[in-house]
Amino acid sequence: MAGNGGNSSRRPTIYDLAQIAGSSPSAVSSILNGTWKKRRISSRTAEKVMKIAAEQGYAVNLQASMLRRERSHIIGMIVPKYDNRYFGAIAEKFEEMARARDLFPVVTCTQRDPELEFEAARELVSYQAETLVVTGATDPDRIAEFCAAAGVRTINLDLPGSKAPSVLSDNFGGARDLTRLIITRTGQDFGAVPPLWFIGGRSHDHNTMERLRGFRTAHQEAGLTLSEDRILMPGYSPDKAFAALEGREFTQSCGIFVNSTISMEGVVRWLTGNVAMDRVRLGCFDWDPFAALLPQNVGMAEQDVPAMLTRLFQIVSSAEGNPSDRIELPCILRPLSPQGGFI
Amino acid sequence: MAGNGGNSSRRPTIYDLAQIAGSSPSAVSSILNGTWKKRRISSRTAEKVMKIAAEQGYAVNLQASMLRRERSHIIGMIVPKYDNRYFGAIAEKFEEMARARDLFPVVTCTQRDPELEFEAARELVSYQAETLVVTGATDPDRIAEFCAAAGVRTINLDLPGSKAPSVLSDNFGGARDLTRLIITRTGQDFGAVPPLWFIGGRSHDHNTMERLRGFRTAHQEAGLTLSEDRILMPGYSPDKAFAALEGREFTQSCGIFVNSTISMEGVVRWLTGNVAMDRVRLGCFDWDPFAALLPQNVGMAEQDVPAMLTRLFQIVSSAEGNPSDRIELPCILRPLSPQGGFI
DNA sequence: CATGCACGCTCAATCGATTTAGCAACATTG
DNA sequence: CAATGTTGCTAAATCGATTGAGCGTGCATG
Repeated sequence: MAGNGGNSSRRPTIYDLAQIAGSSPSAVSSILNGTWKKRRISSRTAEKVMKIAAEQGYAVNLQASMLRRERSHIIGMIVPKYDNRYFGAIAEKFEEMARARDLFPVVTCTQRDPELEFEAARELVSYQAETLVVTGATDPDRIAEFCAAAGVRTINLDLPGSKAPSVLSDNFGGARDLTRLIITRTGQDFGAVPPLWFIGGRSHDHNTMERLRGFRTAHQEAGLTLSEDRILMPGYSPDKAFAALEGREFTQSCGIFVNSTISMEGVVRWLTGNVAMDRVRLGCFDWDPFAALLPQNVGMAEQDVPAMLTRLFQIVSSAEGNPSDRIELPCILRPLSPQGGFI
Repeated sequence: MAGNGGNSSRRPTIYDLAQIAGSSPSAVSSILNGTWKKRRISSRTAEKVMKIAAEQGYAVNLQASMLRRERSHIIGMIVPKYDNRYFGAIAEKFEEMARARDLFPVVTCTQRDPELEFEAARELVSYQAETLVVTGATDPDRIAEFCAAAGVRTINLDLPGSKAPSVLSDNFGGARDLTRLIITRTGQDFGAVPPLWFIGGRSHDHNTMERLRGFRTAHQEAGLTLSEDRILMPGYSPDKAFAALEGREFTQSCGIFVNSTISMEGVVRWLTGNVAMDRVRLGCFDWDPFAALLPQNVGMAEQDVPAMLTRLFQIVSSAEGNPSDRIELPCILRPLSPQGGFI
């Protein structure tokens, strides 16, 4: 196996390799970074050095390399949580697309904590990230301002900001379509359609507001008055959604608009064993393959992660992108069959 | 707002700050990295410099800092996928615990691709990661060998290797307990208990083998003969599980051991609308809150992520850890009620 | 008044890779 | 044979932060 041939235990540098090869550090450097042909190094030397590098288990010191090159190729992303399929898909697709573009993705999870979001952004800037993608941040503008001062581009994803271009879903349209579906299906299954419940999210959160707007619009279209006390926005966590519902009497059949799969967890925990269980129809913003199988679930609005990231990387590559740009991409509505299957 | 006061658009360095403050780069450096008291810099100077740094939007260049310090504080992790709650929880908890220890976590997702796993490891080594956590890798030993040659510690997580300490679940015990549960519940609900099905995973994968061993043991204990043609190990993806099941006749009531929530997706897709739907009981290795609500699901074996990571960071901190160490932590068996609720 | 020492700093080397400028040896051309 | 070009390399500066060594001033002590 590879190993440093009996000498020190430190990682070999180009100076070590140069000494072994009887050549110069600059030659070794160019051989190992692929510029050796341009620098007219003979292939005989190149092969010798590459063989020695492999033997010694050489790996370039990117700290030194980047310091000198003044180009890091790092693209950072902050993500709130990995506890749902949406952000998981975003992180995974982001890494894949970044790599395909010869960028080094560094994703970090900030637990929906504004301070941690900012600290993580600062860390990525110190890391010389060239671009920072700010996903679902509480205060994207604060980060954008800091990054702008440091000369780092930022792009907002999922939640918009005013100081950097934003790529997000058409939350209004998605919620409107989903609400229409819940209304239709509640009507089909129960005859009457009482105003729906809206559960999850935060009242000052842009996406929640947009979804609520879609929710209202669909009610208006259907000629339904919605009752404000059925709008519960206690935050996103399962516990908060559960707590918001607990103790409430669901005497009638009803429909529920669940704002995020995370809140959905709390809603279904509440539903479980509840007497009202089969008098409920619900729809959920965001997609989860298992949540799709719940018999009460009439549909889910899936955010189009590949489209969002394609658009995001267009901005990254084009080196333009105006702070006022707000790109909204349609959601994919997934109606579900009453048997818990897909339609 | 912060911004470079009209001068160049490049990020300010300690040299720029020193010039503005009328002091030296070394003073600025020590002021900004907190060693200034030790170096007897007056607080008057310190305050002045810190004010200027804030005004200029200064952020340290970690590339330069790390190069000089020869300490990166980076702890890397490679993770196969973010498409399930288990790896999501691992990544999230890992980042949280690393930060709490003043380490800089860099997590990267390798899509279950052996080449990408190795390339990502190489990249993290070049990044001067001090420790690399190799999660669920196809060939952890290859990575461990490479890292050992480069002087980087590795620790295997979830899947064991022989060249670095490993922290994983007691897959045998967890699968045995889960199988027992499926057998019991299948018996209760259907009277007879035909040999169970085992679906998902790869036959050469350590964890699949261990889980199969637990599956066999529980059969033996119960005096059941298991039929080898009911053991399907087509890989982990939903599509593969689905394809393995498609076209099979499930004429009898039966129980299914599903090896991972990812395979579970394929299994439930197959189940959906299948005539055999209510003659099936299943249990799943790994936890998912929505999968727990499927009425056919009698229980899930949740891997104890906090315990695994606590143990992992003990190894990280203790600076010891033998390549032959294999730490197996018990799973948490979560029996589920027939109504789809938790027991 | 010389000595010692605390204070508040600065100098310069250093980390490892990159890159511009340039040198020596040899070949080719007029 | 001189001028020119080509080949194959090396020297040295550089990126930005860190840090051991050291310098000058002021004050106190013997």
